[in-house]
Amino acid sequence: MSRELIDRFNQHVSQLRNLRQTAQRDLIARTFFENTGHMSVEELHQKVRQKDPKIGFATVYRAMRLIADAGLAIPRSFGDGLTRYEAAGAKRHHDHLICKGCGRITEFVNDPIEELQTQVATKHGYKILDHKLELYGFCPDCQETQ
Amino acid sequence: MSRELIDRFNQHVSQLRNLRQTAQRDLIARTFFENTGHMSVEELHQKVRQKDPKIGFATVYRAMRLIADAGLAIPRSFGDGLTRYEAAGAKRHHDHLICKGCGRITEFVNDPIEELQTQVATKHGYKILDHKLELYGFCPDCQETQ
DNA sequence: ATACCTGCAAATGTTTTGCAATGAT
DNA sequence: ATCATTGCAAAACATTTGCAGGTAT
Repeated sequence: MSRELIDRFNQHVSQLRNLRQTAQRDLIARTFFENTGHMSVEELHQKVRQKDPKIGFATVYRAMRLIADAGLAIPRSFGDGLTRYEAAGAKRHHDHLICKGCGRITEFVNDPIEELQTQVATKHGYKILDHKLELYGFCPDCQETQ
Repeated sequence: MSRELIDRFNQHVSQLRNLRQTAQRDLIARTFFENTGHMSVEELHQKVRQKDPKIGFATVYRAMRLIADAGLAIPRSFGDGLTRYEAAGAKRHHDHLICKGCGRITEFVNDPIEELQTQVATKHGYKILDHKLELYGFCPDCQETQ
């Protein structure tokens, strides 16, 4: 599964004449897709550095923008000031439950909600490109300690 | 309507022994509640400066945090890097349609969606505190020019 | 040789904080 | 007098950009 996305990224890069496939980009993409999503750039940078300590964060930022431009990752910002990227493309659309206690992020899919969203947009004459639904609260584990 | 929120804010401030009501806070709260929501701190700062040019942005940031702590404003971040505040309290919960063309923000309320969200959270064992639903697309006006 | 990439450092943009001066109680 | 508040500047924070050196074509 992660292999497919890495291949798609490499394919995307090689199709553009002014882009090159490099060891750094490959490593970053590989690390990103091999880990389950919602990684901040800093987290990804640290993971990447375990394999190649010389890679700077600017390179990670640039690579993630490339991957996002290729449509293979989606930038998201949950409450904290960080941008987190989420793998896209293979997985279908989903929304998020975010725990305010431990920060755990759970994904869910709910078709009736999607359907109602489309209805709302149509009613207001909007043409929807994208949407974002986030539920904030306490997960089962954190409810005990609260 | 905005009067009620200003009063509630003043009441909140006066109840805490270590907080004082000041002309700056009053002006900032007044300006914020008198304008329709979704203002960034910088926008608010500019509006406030029209009435009192000496007010610095740190004061506006601090005042908005106070107002938010009082539960009378909610910080939101739509795609751009800015935090926007939205008046809360008097108005009931609502969600947002955001135009990617002109940036216009339309509010809407949809009870069935709220209901489904609660169901999803319950199914995952989460206790929901808050949620955020944003639909991004083109508003009627911007569809013509696209 | 050309042109893209990298890594570093510096710049950017937003938000926070330290501090001396001010103002209220 | 005390103590919160202000405004300014500096700091902190995530992210972007400029640039010299390196590397692939």
